[in-house]
Amino acid sequence: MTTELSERNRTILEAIIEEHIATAEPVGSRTVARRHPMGLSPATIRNVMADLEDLGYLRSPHTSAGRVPTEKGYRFYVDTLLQVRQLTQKEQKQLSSSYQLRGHKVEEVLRDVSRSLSSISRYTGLVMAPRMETTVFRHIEFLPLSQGRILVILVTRSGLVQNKIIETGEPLTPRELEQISNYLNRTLTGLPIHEVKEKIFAEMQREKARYDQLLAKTLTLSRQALQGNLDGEVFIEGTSNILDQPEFANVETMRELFRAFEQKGRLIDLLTRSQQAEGVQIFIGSETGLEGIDGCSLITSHYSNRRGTIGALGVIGPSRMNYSAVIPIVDYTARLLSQMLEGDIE
Amino acid sequence: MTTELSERNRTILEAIIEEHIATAEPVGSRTVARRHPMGLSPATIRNVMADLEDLGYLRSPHTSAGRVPTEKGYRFYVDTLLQVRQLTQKEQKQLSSSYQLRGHKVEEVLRDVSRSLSSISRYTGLVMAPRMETTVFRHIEFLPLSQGRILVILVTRSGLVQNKIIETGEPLTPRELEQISNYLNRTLTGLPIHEVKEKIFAEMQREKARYDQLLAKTLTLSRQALQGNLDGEVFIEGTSNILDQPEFANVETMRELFRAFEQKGRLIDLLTRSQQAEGVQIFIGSETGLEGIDGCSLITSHYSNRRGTIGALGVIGPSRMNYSAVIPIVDYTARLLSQMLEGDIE
DNA sequence: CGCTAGCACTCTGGGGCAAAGAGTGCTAAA
DNA sequence: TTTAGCACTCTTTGCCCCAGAGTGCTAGCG
Repeated sequence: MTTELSERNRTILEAIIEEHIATAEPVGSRTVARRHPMGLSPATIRNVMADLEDLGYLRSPHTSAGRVPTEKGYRFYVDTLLQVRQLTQKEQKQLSSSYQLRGHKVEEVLRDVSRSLSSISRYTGLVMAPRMETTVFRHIEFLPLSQGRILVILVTRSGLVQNKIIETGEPLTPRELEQISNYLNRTLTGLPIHEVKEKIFAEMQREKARYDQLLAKTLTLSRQALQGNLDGEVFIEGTSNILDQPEFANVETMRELFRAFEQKGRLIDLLTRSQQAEGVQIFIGSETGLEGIDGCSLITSHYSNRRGTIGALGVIGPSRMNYSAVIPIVDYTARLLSQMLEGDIE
Repeated sequence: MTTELSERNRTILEAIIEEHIATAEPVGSRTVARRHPMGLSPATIRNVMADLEDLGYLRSPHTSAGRVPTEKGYRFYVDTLLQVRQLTQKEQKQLSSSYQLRGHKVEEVLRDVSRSLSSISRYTGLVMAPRMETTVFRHIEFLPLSQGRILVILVTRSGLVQNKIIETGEPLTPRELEQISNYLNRTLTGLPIHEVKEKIFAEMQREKARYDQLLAKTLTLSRQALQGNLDGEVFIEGTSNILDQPEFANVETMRELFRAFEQKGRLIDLLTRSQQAEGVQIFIGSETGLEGIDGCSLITSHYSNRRGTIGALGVIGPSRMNYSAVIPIVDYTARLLSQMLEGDIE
């Protein structure tokens, strides 16, 4: 792979990509020769550019328009050419001072993080809330409403509070509800939610449940409380930032993009996938697997508490984004959020 | 006011506005004469149009481009010309079947309502969650986290669950926390939140609080739990719908609009204001008081529970929107939501 | 006296066209 | 192997012109 491109060709490719990142315009041989003087004439650079185009790193929008990086070009740039800049102390401070857990709910903090990712990167910020499945049972509470409806409140160790309204066939007395929640809080606290689910399911199979009225009620109730969509939520902030990018100057592209943002499900999938891997991940163009966001890239990282990865965050921008600036921002923000959730909530 | 326009002139104004609503184009005298035959020649209609322009109901984008309604024009149309269509049984059914309280949390329902407002109207849906201040205390719960931090969960009668993380100077034992929440639940249940606040404040002034250690702790804790932003939240859905409207074909307008959507605070103000009045309200163009959404109108209504108004919802679209279709949608949706919250949760 | 037909006038939008600019690929020479 | 030169291509821009749409005004009609 490294043999595919000579040292010189790599330098030129890098120059072209960086020039394009800076200007958003197709870059021509003359410009490269002038801005990145390496003792080569435009003609030589043209030859190299032709080679790079044949190899699939560049393409020309039309005959006389200079070259633009392809996805493969960006991928190569990111993998082997890019030098990630470190954040200065000052920038770190600026980032860390934006967030505060105290006096807020976790969702608000996550939204703030997303907002700050967007405003610092000048692209669009993305934060996926911890998925219930991955966190640990902390507390459950049942509040009776009218007409046999019950409000369930489920709290996880990461400080997330979920609630939903469920319906029981037969009305339960406040006293029963209290007994039930006491029982559940006693036996379930500290278990990961997925184990909680298993446990309840297993319990329902056991013979005892058939004869113990209250136990039976408890189990149906908690099953209802846990089933269904306790999914992660995505906080997308700063969507309008991305509209300043020249590639979204035409209305059609813009519309596509916003439609894509409205389908949060796909984003959740992607972010969940990105959680698997360590550290910062970069998805370029079609690698995101998202429709309608051609020409966009996504930089993600995951955040975690003591027990492991619980969520993911990132920045979405044009493929022509300033990777070397955004990568450390995403990286540092993820660490910061991990730290905050780890120290304070568990 | 009614004397300002003759019967005929009103008919013509109505024709022009309806034509413009349908086509999004400036409308000329010939078109009016053809599409709304009333035995008048284009020339006559031209005279009338010139009058209407002088009076400020119409304006021409340029000399040879037909007329377009002004804000005053729309206002007059909405106030005196508009015939609001009733929803058919079928449409009502379609609307009411979209929502379901069971198995969801209130926030999700509100988001669904917003989404459905947008998808049925084909504009953008807006729902403001009940403001804490306006609802009634139902339950409070304190869960200790590490390092003297406490997660407070506050439930209101309307089924809203709020939570935040607060910090106590001195650590409190779980036992104390339990006592505290028991006390609060006993004494506060059924009081409107604003009365709760007053009550706590009054209590703090009383002499007793100085000597009763636990009471003092209780009061500081609950004050912290209640203070600050328990504001309404706005759910904006279907923003991309509005992009299909031809008036947003140029990128600059679009960008403005999205920036406006991101400043939810202004929208909250407006929706809160609209809560004061009865029934459906219409804000045309600058009447919204929002910047950056020139050429947009807002149709709102409020929803309530047994005790009174608790929130507002609406649709935002171009001033050229189909008022007669959207008004009943907003109206019916508000009733529906009121009904849902009233019957089921209180 | 109100309505209308006719007409001159105005403004926009689109098509066509040419020139300018940018950039390429190729060839031949250093 | 590099480079200078050159012919070629394609887009962009400006310009002009014309068609189309619509207006305002005037004069005549019922």
